[in-house]
Amino acid sequence: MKIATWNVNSIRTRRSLVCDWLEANPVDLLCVQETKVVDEDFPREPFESLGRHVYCAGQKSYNGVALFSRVPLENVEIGFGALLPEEIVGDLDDQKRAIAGTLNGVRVVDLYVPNGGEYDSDKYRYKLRWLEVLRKYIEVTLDKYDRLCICGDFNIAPDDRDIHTPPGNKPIVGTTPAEREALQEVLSLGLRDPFRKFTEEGGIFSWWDYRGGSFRRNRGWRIDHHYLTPELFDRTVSCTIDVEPRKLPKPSDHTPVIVEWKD
DNA sequence: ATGGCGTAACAATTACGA
Repeated sequence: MKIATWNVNSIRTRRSLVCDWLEANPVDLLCVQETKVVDEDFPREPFESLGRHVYCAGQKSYNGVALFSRVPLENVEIGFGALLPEEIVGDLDDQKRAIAGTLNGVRVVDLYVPNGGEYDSDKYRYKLRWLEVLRKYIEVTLDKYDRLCICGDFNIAPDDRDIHTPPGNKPIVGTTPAEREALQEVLSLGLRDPFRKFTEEGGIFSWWDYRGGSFRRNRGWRIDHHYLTPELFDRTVSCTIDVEPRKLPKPSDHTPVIVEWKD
């Protein structure tokens, strides 16, 4: 089983790039984020022509997540409200940041964690609240499913190896202790990072700013992750970042990350 | 301290990204 995650930064702009990648990299499931399109306008056809089943949850201009699967997914659910009561979810499902489905007995959750804006801003507090509700959502998910893979754009560098220049005294959103602890709270439910099963190296990234020649200089962040329950983690044979799409014309600022485990 | 670059909505400029 191969599952990829990729923040495409507009599925309409990146449609050919993503189709070409999917043809060359026939993963079982591709989870994308930042589709930036309402469901009625989602470009389903090019992906269906490649034999993919398309599931999407989008909104106008911002956010949006989608799944491209080789086999039909079971029990596709959108947002936290599918599992959590309204008094916990509040308005968090207004932004389309979570979609889940089951294939081959594995529950997969595709996430676009909020960016967080400036430190201590409303957006930063929204991110922390979202992560707190994510923990509850994953807790309930684990009650229902033994095998779980969550993946997506987490907008958090888990530790200082995962950012080109480690933060100094000034808080950098994506690296603050509160964000990292909130992520660890989710993972402490029983999830592990397969990327770190294969390398302890730093300086390996999945996102580079469009500005300032960041990609050329490898000034990036590793913010796109998979997290697996122990049995899947133990069966994992690789977790790789494919930098090639980032080199092509009109790229996304993120590049795909692929995990593979033995069936 | 600010902007760099790119996308969407909208029609020149603004919101957003991490």
